Amino acid sequence: MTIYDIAQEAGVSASTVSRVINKKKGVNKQNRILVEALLKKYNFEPNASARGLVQQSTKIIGILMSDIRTSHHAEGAYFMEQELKKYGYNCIIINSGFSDSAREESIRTLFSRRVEAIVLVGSTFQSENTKRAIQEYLNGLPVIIENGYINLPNVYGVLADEQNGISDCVRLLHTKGKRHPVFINRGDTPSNNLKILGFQNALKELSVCENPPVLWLDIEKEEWQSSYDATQKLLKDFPDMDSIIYATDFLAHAGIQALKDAGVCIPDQVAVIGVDNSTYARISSPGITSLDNKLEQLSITCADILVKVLQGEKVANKMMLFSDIVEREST
Amino acid sequence: MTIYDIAQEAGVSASTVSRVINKKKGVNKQNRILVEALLKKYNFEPNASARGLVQQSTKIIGILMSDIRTSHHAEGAYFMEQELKKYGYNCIIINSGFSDSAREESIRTLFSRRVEAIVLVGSTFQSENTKRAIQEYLNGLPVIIENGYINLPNVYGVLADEQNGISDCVRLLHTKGKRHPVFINRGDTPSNNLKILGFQNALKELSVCENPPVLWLDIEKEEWQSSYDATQKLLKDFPDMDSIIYATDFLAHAGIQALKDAGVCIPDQVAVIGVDNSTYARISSPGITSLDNKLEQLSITCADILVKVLQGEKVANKMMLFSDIVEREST
DNA sequence: TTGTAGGCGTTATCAG
DNA sequence: CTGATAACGCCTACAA
Repeated sequence: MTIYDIAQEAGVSASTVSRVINKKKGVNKQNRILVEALLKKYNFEPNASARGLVQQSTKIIGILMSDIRTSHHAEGAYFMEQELKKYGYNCIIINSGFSDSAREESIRTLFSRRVEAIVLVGSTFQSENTKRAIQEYLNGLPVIIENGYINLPNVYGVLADEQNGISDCVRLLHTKGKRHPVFINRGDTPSNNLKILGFQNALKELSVCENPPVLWLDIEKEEWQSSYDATQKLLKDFPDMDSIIYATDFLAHAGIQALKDAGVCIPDQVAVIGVDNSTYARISSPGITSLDNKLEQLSITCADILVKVLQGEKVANKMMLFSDIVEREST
Repeated sequence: MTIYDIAQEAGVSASTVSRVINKKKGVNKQNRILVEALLKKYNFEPNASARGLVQQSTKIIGILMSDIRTSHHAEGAYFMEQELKKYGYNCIIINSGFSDSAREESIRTLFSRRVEAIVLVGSTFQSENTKRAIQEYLNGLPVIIENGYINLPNVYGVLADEQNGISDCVRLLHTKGKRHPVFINRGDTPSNNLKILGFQNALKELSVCENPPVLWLDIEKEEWQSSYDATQKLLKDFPDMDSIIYATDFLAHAGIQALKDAGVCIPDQVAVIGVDNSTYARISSPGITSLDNKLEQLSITCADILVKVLQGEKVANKMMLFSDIVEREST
């Protein structure tokens, strides 16, 4: 079914049908009513590909992320999709994993779809390889990175200030008398590296410690269990320790369990802080004090920026949202 | 940049460029090499809309779900996307929520995109309204429902046998000497109703009880907390109770916490079973015995069926996967 | 107010 | 092996 079929049955030309569909004026009332009736009769929907071709605008946004099963990314995708839908955009979502080649291919795929912009979800896209791919394949197409930034004219970045956020966490622990915090990390990502920086800077600034201890979990091992094991090991290896900041709530959740199983009193003996302010922080017992990195706002801001850019407005390329601490029983 | 630009620079016609792009034979080696070089030089990607238009095939699949933030749905989307990508399909994902009108609109949107098939994720799409929308708007387009079924020639359904699965859970509890199970449910969905049926049937069959107690949580209230509260209330209202089956692991996770906080010994005093075999079951302490409803297989099967249908193969419209119980410490 | 004609970028058909 | 030419479905001048 095409506009020609409708036109024929209505006894008008295709242009008239097109005008009715697009609610343009300059159509006789009789004809308009007639055509509208047929449109409804057949539940006609114009072919978006054809329309995109002639209008040079697909109204599709590409969303690229490593893995949508990460609740973080799923939330990001959700808020973007909801926001963009309001403006008539639909989203093609691609899970690229972490390999550079897969990411490059995904970027090319999205370009071949002639998406009007691409959202990269996660700080791991803040990389030289991605930068190169954007330059080589995207030809100036708007790109926005959630929690990352690449210095190119067509790239926008919205970041959460996790570095200062983690520094605040250290200061919070300090006010509670904690002088021997440890940071447990998993994954060498720009975001995590900033967290570590915030951790170290705050401790130096407080003159608490010159070499703040950071523990890197083995990324090959199962996530929850490796955090659990590392936490228990830490209790033996570093008996002075009085607090732990985990790179994510999920890791902290495992840590809490390990501490409880070891008979450690939380937060009196060891305080715990996570990052993301996620469900895991909320449903843990005791509840986990968590650095809220403003995921929802981040996503919505990305979408809004995107819409503005697509509407031709001028927008700052780089933007930062302040994260804050949500205190629960673990501190 | 179009194939004409490439053609001009190569001194050949657009057809030749098209042939090279599509790796068709019948092109002089010299020309082929020349064109390939230019394609690479400009990182040319053919416009998928234009291609879709002439080939009458967009290579896009629509995925519709209520909310991708539900880990279930995110996983489903992930596996589908990964599987379909292998066959050159990309996915447009729409979060429709639960309202009929939003779902209807989403279905129309996907149709206007001329997706080649639609995946409906979740049993809530097994409804009269969805059926009507499919008939009215989709014009015979293949539809596949994950964990649901609608009796139409173009609709396929892959279901998890949660009903018998829950019956098995009841039997498992029975072998452990549990005679007074309660089912805690949240949400009046086809899937949940089958779980309840399985619960009741098994209890009648075991002649344990004529009116198996089912507790419905208030869907307006916050999910985790409402399950927590209901569980604690249950301990008072129904002191005989010796086991609880929750409609999902997430609810069970809250229940476990409530039981622990009430000083109840798990599983000796009260055994607990959840559904989904999700992360929540795994990270709970004690670990939650859970009915594995085969989400991953369900998703992959959906994708496979879809691919077969699109390739013109004949496939059974309705299919069921067997769920099984993953035992952990809570039973 | 209406219809005709041309074009969006690609592929397929058919002569040459 | 190659290149016109005509679609695909839609929109938009332009002409009537």
